[in-house]
Amino acid sequence: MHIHEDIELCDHKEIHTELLKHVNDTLPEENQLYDLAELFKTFGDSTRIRILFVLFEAEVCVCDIAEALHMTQSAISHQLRILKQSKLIKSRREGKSIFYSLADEHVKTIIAQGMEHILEDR
Amino acid sequence: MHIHEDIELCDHKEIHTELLKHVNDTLPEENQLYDLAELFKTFGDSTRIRILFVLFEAEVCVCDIAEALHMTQSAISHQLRILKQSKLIKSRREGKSIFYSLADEHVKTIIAQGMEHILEDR
DNA sequence: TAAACATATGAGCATTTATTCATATATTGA
DNA sequence: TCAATATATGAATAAATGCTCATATGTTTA
Repeated sequence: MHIHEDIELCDHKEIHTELLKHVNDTLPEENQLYDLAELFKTFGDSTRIRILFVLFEAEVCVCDIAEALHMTQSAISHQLRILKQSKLIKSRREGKSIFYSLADEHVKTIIAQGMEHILEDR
Repeated sequence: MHIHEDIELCDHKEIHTELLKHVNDTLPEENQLYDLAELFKTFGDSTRIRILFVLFEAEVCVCDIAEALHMTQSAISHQLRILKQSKLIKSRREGKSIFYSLADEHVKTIIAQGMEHILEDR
């Protein structure tokens, strides 16, 4: 986190005062902006993206994800924790295993939109 | 970037072989997953989110963004570079100023979905 | 052409982050 | 209750990231 200090301005102050006021009015609250950035941060790692793609197919346990992605149980477990904190996935215990699945439909929508964007040119 | 090594498996191998095969077939290519994560990484910073919200309102120059967000021109410029690399924004020179605007509608859709998600509970 | 202005960029630094390793917790079955 | 299995977690480390500062590039105007 960084602290924003007051800063030099550019020349056309009078001209854009209106706009700046408007921006100030429409900008979401600080903690909403923060939460939004945190949410996208969660999508911003290819391991977590891969985990989500696995969960698109089925509800699976940790060791299956680890196997599917050729990664250690520990690494996957750490990432599942982050995905769960962002409420992108949920879990359910069944005996010794814990099964993970997608929390809601936003996950798919967001990833689908992202996919569209990166595929747009080419 | 990290290298994924082969890993211990869990017990029910035979049971989930089918699933693992399916996941393997449906997982996007490595570089698509990478690009997707990179895209979301771009959204995953509150300064860049703020910049995008400013651009939702109007096409503006660098110094206006800096002023609106109370940050230095340099900090904003560095972030604009990242947003542009991800093709979320585009720029246009007009005299000494460079005006930035949103590149396409995906930006709004993605942020709107993210907003819905974080506002879902509470 | 020189000075002023707007923006971009490279180096440096502090912070965050993803993985590994070791180990803790929880559940089942003998 | 003890061993085996599945998962979670804390500490450590290497890599990535966002900002600042100094300065470079590009444009306009005197």
